[in-house]
Amino acid sequence: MADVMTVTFEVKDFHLAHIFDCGQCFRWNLQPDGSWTGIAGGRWARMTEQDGVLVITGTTASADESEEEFRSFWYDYLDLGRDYGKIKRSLGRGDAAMRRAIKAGEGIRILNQDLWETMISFIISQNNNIPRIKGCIEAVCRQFGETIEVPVHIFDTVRQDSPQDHDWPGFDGQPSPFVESEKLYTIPEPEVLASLTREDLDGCRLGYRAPYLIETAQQVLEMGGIKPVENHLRQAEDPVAELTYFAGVGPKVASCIALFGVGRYDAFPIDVWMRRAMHTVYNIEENRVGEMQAYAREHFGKYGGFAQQYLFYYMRGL
DNA sequence: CGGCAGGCGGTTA
DNA sequence: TAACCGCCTGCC
Repeated sequence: MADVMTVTFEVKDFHLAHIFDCGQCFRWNLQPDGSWTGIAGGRWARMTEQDGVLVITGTTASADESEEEFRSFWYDYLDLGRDYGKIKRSLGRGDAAMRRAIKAGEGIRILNQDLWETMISFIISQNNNIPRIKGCIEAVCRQFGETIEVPVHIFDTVRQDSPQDHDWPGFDGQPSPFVESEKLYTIPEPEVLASLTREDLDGCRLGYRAPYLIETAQQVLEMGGIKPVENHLRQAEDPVAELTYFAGVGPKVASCIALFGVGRYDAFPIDVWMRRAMHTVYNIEENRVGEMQAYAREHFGKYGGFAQQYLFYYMRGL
């Protein structure tokens, strides 16, 4: 069983709700006590932030993981080494609307997520809504992922802060795993998904996305696994174009994967929300996606992904 | 009931 | 290359 560790960070330009509720990730949930819980990199964690101090309590990825490795993982995942003040000043210069968007989502950070997780997450996300995306992903993990054994006492902090009969947020109608169980589930490896049939995934309610998931897993294996794919994408000139090779991955999903899973911060995913935002804010016709991409390239450049996050969060609040 | 939700793949003009 | 359609599912 994994160890439990607690680390703290001093943070600025950082707000957990903006980070976990801006559509970039699907496995983090707000708990009634105000903390956020979720899983990343095979580690379960609970986060709280107050007055610029972030506290993370979580399980280690393995029994022999050092505190330094544990700390380093979350530092990287939360992108704590980046100066977001600089990005905001750059994006906001000469753009009053962008400054309003930045104010709305001032604490956003772009998470450095696992490539494979972003691939299957955003394939599932197509033509879908966030609660159902979350439910689908949890169902896939529960059925086909690895189990993480979490010491039960880790849950007590949250329990004692809140009424027992509270309506805990769960996945897909299921009770929240951290009050019901000490078992949590990781994203299944490509090898596992590649061997499934569409029928195997019936219980996950993926609909027509199920075969996409299986075929993409098979394509990853054909390329030698996720590591070679990642190495290739990280040095690719146009990773978005390369990603559309995979089943169920079009321009929008590919942009999300490039941005959140490959660290391509110039990627500018355009979905229906972004089309509305670009119309409302920059008066570009909603069906002119190419024009929007060009605008983003010209005006946001290497910070396109950050601009997209601020605009998206801003638009959802309107 | 139709419409829609953070699209994609395939066909058509 | 742009426009259109069908698609699983769940919710309004």
